[in-house]
Amino acid sequence: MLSKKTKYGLKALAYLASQKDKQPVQISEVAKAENISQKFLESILLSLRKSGFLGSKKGKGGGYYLIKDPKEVLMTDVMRILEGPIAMVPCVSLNFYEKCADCPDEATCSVNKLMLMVRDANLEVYRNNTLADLIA
Amino acid sequence: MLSKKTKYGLKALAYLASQKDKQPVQISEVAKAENISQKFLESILLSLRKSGFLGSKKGKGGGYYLIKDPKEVLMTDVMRILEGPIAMVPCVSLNFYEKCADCPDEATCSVNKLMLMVRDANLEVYRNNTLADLIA
DNA sequence: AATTACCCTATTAATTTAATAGAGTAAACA
DNA sequence: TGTTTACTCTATTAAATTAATAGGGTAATT
Repeated sequence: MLSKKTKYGLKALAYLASQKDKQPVQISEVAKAENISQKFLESILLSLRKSGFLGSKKGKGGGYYLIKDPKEVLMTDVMRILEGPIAMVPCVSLNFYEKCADCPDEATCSVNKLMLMVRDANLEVYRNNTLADLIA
Repeated sequence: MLSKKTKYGLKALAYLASQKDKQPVQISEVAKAENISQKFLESILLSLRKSGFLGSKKGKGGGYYLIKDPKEVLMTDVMRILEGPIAMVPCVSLNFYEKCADCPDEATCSVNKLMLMVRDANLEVYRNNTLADLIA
């Protein structure tokens, strides 16, 4: 299941990407437009800023804005920041690899191979989509 | 993230599928072989039986066994029973469709389209894999 | 009749997710 | 310079889900 955090984050990014100019948009405006708890959204936008997707401006006329061109923002990167690993088990994760505690051997694990295929299928989608595709 | 329930369920199914004969296998044997809490596994196998994947036999020499040929068991069906919806948001689910509470309009939802592609990519994998492929 | 092993309900512990509250700080503008 | 605006940060809590445990019940086989 997609977490609310990810869902809200994607919607907020799409909202910012759909702005004509690059002027900062207030959190409150995004929250209202996309039906998101403002406080929750604050923390999400903050993490997107810390990850390099967004810039922010304080004071009057401040808000958040996209740093890159939406076409340059790969969904793989966005999803990894918002949702975490793309893989469904840590033992097939590229960026968050961990050995499964309950698994004696990955090579003979029946789940491993299937989840590897699932991961690749998902990566294929995320790699071929950018933020610009969300608002098309 | 794949739930433990699904992971254990897949491992158990694979274990049963890898049996030479169709003789029932005791829960305790599966639990031991696959490092699974026996009680937890009981409930998982029970739901797999109720869904028509497994048969069971009581009394001495009893246990669980596969009903169908592993080649005939599609991963789409298994995953839906164990993990639930394949889609990451209810609004793009084929078998568990629900309108998203926070979404005014699916047609203009920026998340909807992406998740539709993700769902199709996952379905493609699950449709092209059977239980027999897990143990290959 | 006794044993084996599945079957079922209930409870609890742990984890994660989602939301809320409130104070603090930096920047802009008059 | 002072005030407003709006982002920043920490902490807390509520809700939901997942995972595990306990214990007794029941059906079938030998």
